Amino acid sequence: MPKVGMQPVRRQQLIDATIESVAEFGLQATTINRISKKAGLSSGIISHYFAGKQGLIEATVRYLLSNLKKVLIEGLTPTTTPEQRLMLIIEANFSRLQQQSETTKTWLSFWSQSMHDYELHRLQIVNSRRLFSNLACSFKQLMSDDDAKLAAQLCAAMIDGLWLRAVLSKSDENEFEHCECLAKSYVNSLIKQYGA
Amino acid sequence: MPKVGMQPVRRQQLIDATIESVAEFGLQATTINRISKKAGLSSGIISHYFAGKQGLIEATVRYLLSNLKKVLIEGLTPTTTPEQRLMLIIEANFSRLQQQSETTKTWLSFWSQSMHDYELHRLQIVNSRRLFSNLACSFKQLMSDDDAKLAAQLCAAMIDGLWLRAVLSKSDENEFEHCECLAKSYVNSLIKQYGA
Amino acid sequence: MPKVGMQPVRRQQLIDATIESVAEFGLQATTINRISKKAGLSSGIISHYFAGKQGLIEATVRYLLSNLKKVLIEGLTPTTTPEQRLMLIIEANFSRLQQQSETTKTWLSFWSQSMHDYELHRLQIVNSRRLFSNLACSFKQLMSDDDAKLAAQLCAAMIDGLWLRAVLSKSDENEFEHCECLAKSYVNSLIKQYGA
Amino acid sequence: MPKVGMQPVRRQQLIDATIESVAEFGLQATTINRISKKAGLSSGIISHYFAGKQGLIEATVRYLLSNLKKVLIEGLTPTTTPEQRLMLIIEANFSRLQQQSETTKTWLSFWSQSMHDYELHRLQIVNSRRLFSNLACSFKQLMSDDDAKLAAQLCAAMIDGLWLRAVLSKSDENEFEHCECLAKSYVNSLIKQYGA
DNA sequence: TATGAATGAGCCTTCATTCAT
DNA sequence: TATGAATGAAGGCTCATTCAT
Repeated sequence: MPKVGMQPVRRQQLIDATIESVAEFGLQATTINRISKKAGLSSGIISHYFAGKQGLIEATVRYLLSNLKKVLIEGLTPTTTPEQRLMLIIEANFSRLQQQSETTKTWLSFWSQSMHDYELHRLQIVNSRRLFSNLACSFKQLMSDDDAKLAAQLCAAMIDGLWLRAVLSKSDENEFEHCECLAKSYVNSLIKQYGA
Repeated sequence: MPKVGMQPVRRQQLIDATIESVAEFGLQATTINRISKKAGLSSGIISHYFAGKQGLIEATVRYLLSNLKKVLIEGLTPTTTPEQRLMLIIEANFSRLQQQSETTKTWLSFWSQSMHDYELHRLQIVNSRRLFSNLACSFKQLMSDDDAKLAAQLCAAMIDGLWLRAVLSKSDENEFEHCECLAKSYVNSLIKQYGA
Repeated sequence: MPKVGMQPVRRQQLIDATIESVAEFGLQATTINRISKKAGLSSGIISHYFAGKQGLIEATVRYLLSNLKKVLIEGLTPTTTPEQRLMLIIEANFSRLQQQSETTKTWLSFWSQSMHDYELHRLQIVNSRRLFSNLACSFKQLMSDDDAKLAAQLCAAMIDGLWLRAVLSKSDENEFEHCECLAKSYVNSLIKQYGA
Repeated sequence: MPKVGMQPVRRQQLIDATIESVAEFGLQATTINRISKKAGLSSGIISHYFAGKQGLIEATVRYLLSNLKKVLIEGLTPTTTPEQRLMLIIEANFSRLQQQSETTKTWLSFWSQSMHDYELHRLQIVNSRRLFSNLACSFKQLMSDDDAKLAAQLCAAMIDGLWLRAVLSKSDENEFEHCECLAKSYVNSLIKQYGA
């Protein structure tokens, strides 16, 4: 049913279908046929809107990144303390699951592929740097700059590590909640250790 | 020229070529043609020795796992203290790079694929449990059982997280050494925090 | 904004765009998207005015043929001698380049395709016969009927051959002028040879 | 039925099938499926032996060119006079039909495509130059160098023109024989005109 | 009159697997 | 034991056509 102004709708349909497919089958087994079938559209439409599979993959990663950013920003209020902000960052990174349970698996697929794909690698670096700078920014209000940088590094690693284990263990939501808890208490121990 | 007793030689040739190819091109772009060319053998030989590509992939993961175990065991002496053992575990996990610089990238490819591949997932769980139990075993000699379990969990996550960041940043060896250092000091802080 | 009387304008826009595209990319790589983009119109318009790509191709060939005829007719005056008329025919066949430098390449594409396309073949035959009859008509005023037929046949072949070599050599305009010159002197030698 | 040393056999099978298909359907409609079906082989074999469709097309043109050369060389004897050699050249160019009746149509398809394909254009230039130099070489033994060059140019054009008309008219063998005759008598008239 | 969203068949290519030698 | 010729399914992409607006 050809209509005007369908572009944003179709793009989102296809991005959602891509996330689902990558979560279900992996990036390798995600074909444009599977994606278009999931989206209830024809295969040709992907090239029409994204100039090929690669374009759709990249758009999907960008969407996930922007989503992560949005979750974080929406949580901020004028009265957020540095401690609250740190907790918010952790929640944003772990709550990806709650919003859309497929998303988590999808991230790892993209990260893995980023080692052999220039554009994905660039996006992954952006994500990595943003997490670090968000953490460091908050820690700096609680400790010296050098300590804050170290704490941010360790905290980022701990978040990734816990998140990775949660993903790979294919565990239920409880495991994610447990990991989120561990991450939060690690932040507190960092503040206690280095905090003035 | 048919020879006898070539089996172990050929198998190792092919496993080495697989590690190289996955590191260079990723799991997705690793074809049996590339592997066999790298190994200087024909493509047919893979089915001959591993009953297909999947068998070779699994054998490669098993080889990497056994290698990790071996590095750990070789480092142990009758007089190794729990602290030394913990440092050894960390070194084993980070020194994968030094042994064979391609190996690191390869791990992530396999982990990512393990979400959609039963056998790889099983192997990944084995690896994950072994790291946890190795860590917990050592921590238990330094603190209460419950604390040791928690410390092992946190430590395993920190190792994975630091290692993941080092891999994804495509950085040089220095980054790996730096991460190894951070992991070691984290172990020490855990011992200080929970240690009797 | 629907307008009336746009039909001839749009048709010519599309035919011009087709000539350009076939010259630039070849008939094989000429898609309706390329044509419509060159014409600054939508792709749907082609089916609207020509009932499909094939219709546009045929209309383009007919346009080129009619153009060739027009050039010839326009050159004729009541006092044109047979010799002048022969020169005019040659000029018409070679001057296609001057009018529109893309046209030449386009002809060969269509001729080649005419071997596998009934309608194009029909049009090509018409063109071929017309050249022959134009030449024969003029030669007959200068020699016996039989000699005139032979001269027309040879002359037509010479024109095509020279023109083909000029096209395929991708040469500049000088080559075309040189070939036109050779063709004219061949006509003169035919008149000298067979002329009463 | 896998065997060793099949390469030359398979390559020729595929080249023959390509000639047939291009003659029957045109270059545009010649797909690797059609070719492989004609050859009684699978579609994958084309990439195996020619690294893709383009490689097969180019190999086919090279084969046709080398064939043309061979026909010419085989006709030469130590006692061949310049006049005989000129006749031989014409026969070689027109007898392509007799050897393999599809070949003629195929040539025009390739020539047409050569305007938009670097490698095909290169091969076409080689062919064109060879015909000219063969003709010029023979004419030089019968007239001055400058006249010989001009004669060769005119003769080459006449051969192409007559051949083109024969092809495009889709005529039977008689037409080809008639054209061959006209070409030969044109050579004689050139010799008479310029010959010492 | 004119658009461009949407389709889906068909293209070339890749690749794991098989198997005669 | 080892080869590599051969297969054919499946992949991504192109493109003429259709049609609601």
